[in-house]
Amino acid sequence: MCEQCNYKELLKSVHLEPTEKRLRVLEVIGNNTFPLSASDIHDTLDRNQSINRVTVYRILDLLVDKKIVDRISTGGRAAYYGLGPNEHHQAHPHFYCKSCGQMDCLNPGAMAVEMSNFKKTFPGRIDKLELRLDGICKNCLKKTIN
Amino acid sequence: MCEQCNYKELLKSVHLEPTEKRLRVLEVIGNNTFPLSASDIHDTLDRNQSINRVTVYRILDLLVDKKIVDRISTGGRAAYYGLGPNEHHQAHPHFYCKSCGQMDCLNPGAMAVEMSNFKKTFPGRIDKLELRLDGICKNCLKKTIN
DNA sequence: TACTCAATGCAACTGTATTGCATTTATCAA
DNA sequence: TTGATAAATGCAATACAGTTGCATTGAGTA
Repeated sequence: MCEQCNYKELLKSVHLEPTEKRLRVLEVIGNNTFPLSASDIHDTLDRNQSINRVTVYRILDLLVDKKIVDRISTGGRAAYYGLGPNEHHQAHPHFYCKSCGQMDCLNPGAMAVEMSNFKKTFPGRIDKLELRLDGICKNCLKKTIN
Repeated sequence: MCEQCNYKELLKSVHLEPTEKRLRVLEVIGNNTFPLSASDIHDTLDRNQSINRVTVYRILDLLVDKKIVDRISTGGRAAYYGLGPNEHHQAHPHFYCKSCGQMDCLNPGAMAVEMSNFKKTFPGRIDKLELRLDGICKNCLKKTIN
């Protein structure tokens, strides 16, 4: 997703020690072109070298908190995780296939969201905009799994 | 939220028998100006007349499936439920306050989402667009709960 | 060395939702 | 009206995603 990103620097930039496990979690997320679930991430890491489930959740919370990583809702219970917007890539909408459970990133220009004017008059504080399209991806459509 | 809606007719229009419990669930949802969580709905109903938690979930699934009711994600685990778009009101974005957990409906015109052109070229099938703003509502800002 | 603190692991727990199966209620033909 | 059938509902158990409390480890340092 972001080959230009130096994960070590990324962690340092938000005042997080670039510990081995944090780096490994961030690498798994960053080396994918689409967001992953927490258990995807845990499974990937655990296959190579043991890491606790709770540690994965704690690191994810930390990274989301520091806005290095974005938590994307599926509309269901599990959240997906992808690299957050940074100098190398913009915020973008997501497509979630209800059939195969794949979460995909869409082109940031795929849809225009008029926010700036709205933000000015909104009485509360807006921290995040989450935009997700739900449907059936082209592979699942082919298989007519519906 | 939709005083003009006749819930009995709404159920019939999607070929669902307007049973007493379905009507009661739909009334609780429809009589609110903002989406409610499943347990909010269950609590409200249970206060008056006993209804099982599982029944509430099953009715909600049914109503969401038939597109009478919209399931709105909080970004967390619990979903919120509001009347779906119909002849009396349009689809609209939501604002979720991370501090007090209140989910609010925003004006449909509050933000423009350019979908029509995008839909034409998208290789999969788009069923739903979910747009949610996360932040702190003006009441919580006042209390500086942050 | 002894102390401190952050990172991690493990077990138990929580909240939200789902499943399986039994029971009740509604519908309808005989 | 009765009996058969199907739909709706309830209850207990379970699943899943995530969280909490507390013990352990390991690095830095007084």
